[in-house]
Amino acid sequence: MDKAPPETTNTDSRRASHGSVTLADVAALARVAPITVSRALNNPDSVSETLRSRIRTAVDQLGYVPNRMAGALASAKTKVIPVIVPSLSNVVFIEVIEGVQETLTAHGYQLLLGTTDYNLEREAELVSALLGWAPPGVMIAGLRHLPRTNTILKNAGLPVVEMMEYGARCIDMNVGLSHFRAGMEMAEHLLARGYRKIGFVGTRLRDDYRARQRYDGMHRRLLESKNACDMLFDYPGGGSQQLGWNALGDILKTNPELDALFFANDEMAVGAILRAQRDGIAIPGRIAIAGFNGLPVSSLVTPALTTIISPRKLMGHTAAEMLLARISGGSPAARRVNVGLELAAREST
Amino acid sequence: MDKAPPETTNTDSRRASHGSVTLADVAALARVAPITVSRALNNPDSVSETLRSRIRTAVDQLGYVPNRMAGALASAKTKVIPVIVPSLSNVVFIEVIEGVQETLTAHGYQLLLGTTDYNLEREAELVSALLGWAPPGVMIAGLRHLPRTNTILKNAGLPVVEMMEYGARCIDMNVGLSHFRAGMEMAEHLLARGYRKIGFVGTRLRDDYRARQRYDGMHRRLLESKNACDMLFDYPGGGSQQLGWNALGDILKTNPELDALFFANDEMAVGAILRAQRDGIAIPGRIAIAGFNGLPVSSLVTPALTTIISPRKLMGHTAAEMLLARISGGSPAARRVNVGLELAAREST
DNA sequence: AAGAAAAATGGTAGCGCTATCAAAAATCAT
DNA sequence: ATGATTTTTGATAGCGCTACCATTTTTCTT
Repeated sequence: MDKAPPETTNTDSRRASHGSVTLADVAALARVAPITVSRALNNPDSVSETLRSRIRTAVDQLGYVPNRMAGALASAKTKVIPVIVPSLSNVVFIEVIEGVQETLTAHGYQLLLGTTDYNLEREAELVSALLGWAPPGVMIAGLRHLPRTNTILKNAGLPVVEMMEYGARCIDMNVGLSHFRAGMEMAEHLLARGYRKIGFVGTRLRDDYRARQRYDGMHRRLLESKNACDMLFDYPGGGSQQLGWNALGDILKTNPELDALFFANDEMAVGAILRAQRDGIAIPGRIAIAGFNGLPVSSLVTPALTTIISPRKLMGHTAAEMLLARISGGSPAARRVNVGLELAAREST
Repeated sequence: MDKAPPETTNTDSRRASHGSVTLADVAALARVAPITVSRALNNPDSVSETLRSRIRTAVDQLGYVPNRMAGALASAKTKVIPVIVPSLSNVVFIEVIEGVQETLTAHGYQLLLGTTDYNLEREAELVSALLGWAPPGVMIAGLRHLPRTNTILKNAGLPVVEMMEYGARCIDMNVGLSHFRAGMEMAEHLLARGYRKIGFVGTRLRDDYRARQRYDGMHRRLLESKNACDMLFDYPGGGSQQLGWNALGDILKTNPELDALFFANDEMAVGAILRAQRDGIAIPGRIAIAGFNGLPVSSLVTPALTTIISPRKLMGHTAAEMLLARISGGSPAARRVNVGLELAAREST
């Protein structure tokens, strides 16, 4: 005989508890202690076959779904990992998230998504709010945050991976590539092909400082070369194909002396190429065009776009793996990973 | 003098509790009862200005971050909403998610992301797992699920919005458009422009049944017209530009009699157009091309792509608003919303 | 076969927060 | 002023689960 505690479980009408089946109900039906059900679910090997199957039956029969909140509260462990990115409009973040998601899912983790819209204040709030879920780790885009954000994350004492860019100083772990270097390499390439007056076209460069770093890299390299110069174009709004399309027209009109344009991303660069096609502007004859990211479309346009290929999905996978390694107590192969980049020299330059 | 309960809070070393500051700590510092801190945080108006500011000071001083899990468990309320989509590789889902995210964030909700990879089994598991977070509602792509999934969701007694497609039977609420109708309209358009032998090009059509519905719609319309016929091409893999690029070449070779191709999405259609451009295939002279979705790029390629514009972000916004309306106890303006579609007849047909 | 070691099960006590009701303080009416 | 009403604050008791330790049962030694 099991002495059912009188006023327990759902008998109490004070709280709605959305009428759900609890672990105690399963336990009662299977005639075992609640803790045994808990074990059967979380650590099946520690329960005898007999009880395990009796419990499984009860679970199925009642349609029991464990309350993660209660479990997490009691064990101080969650399997939900916040992933914070600036925006979803940029394919690049999507692909990184995809990589992260694939790896996390494979290990039974869930992804809690936050977007900052490139706003560091909002980022800080988001980090703080998401820490309220007592996650086992945090994944966040970028190395630049408010001091407050850094403090919060450091104090939380959690594994943290900063993604997208590779740099010397990180909160905990870092996976990315050097955008400065990407800019230098592109400059190198353009110089080698004989271009001397190069425009860099970006959007919201104050917020999108990684694009700005690419410009800085290009600028630095061009400085080393005599008779080369650059020009910076910073448009408002998102870096869309439409924007590249418009920018090409404007820039050719206002700055006809330029012989090459390095766009902050492939979307814009492709937009420019499509515009050139439509208007019969010769590329690279009249002006050369280069992009960044290595989106699939870059090799399909005519002329094929010269770009820098970034291993975005790999970045997501690597970042997630590093985080999981740390969560499970081990230490990742490396605390900082430079995933590198590859310049694809094609027809547009 | 407040009588600090002897062995409470963090003094107990049995559990790690990741050394975090709790509400009780804040209460002690502010010399009020814990419940008052809770109120000051969740319902500031119900606490006097004096205590409120004293509590705020204590919160800041300690860097207190409320444990959402504990709060959710106690109140049986969360502000996290699962959003389940087939994949992140498809821009369409991204834009819907973006819309959802914007609306949810504005109302203080968080987005818990799940992807099914078009696998209904996985979808069922995901739904079940995510319900463990006791969410106030669920957002899910599509109207077709396993019976099991439907049962679980109905029994959960939560507001549920099914997105992407519009149809007669939904679990609870539905926002989308009629894909069958989209197919009919495109067929109508192609017939009007004189095309008679039309190929439909899709990928994984068994899984992507919405694309299949577009084909069905087209097929139905073509049946009504004598001397018109269609042909279905179903490729494996994702519906990328590369795939459209390849498909155009193959199909022109194997089925030279076709005079128009309706691609399952703009990505593929754009890929085909880019291929045609590269190879000097006349569009629509040799073959007409149409797409679906109305991605921005569709109007930038040459020739501009005829497509059907779907209001993706609007869908996300609407869906989220309907859900929130239901969560806050009200009822949405409508239980089912057809967001409609718009055929953009352009140069490629 | 008797005792020791290992495995399986259970009892108890929280995890950190909030719903409920009760008490205290402030405001109002007459 | 005095009682009635409203507002503010607090004590208590869980939400559903798991950590910890204790107990029982099984398996292993020699």
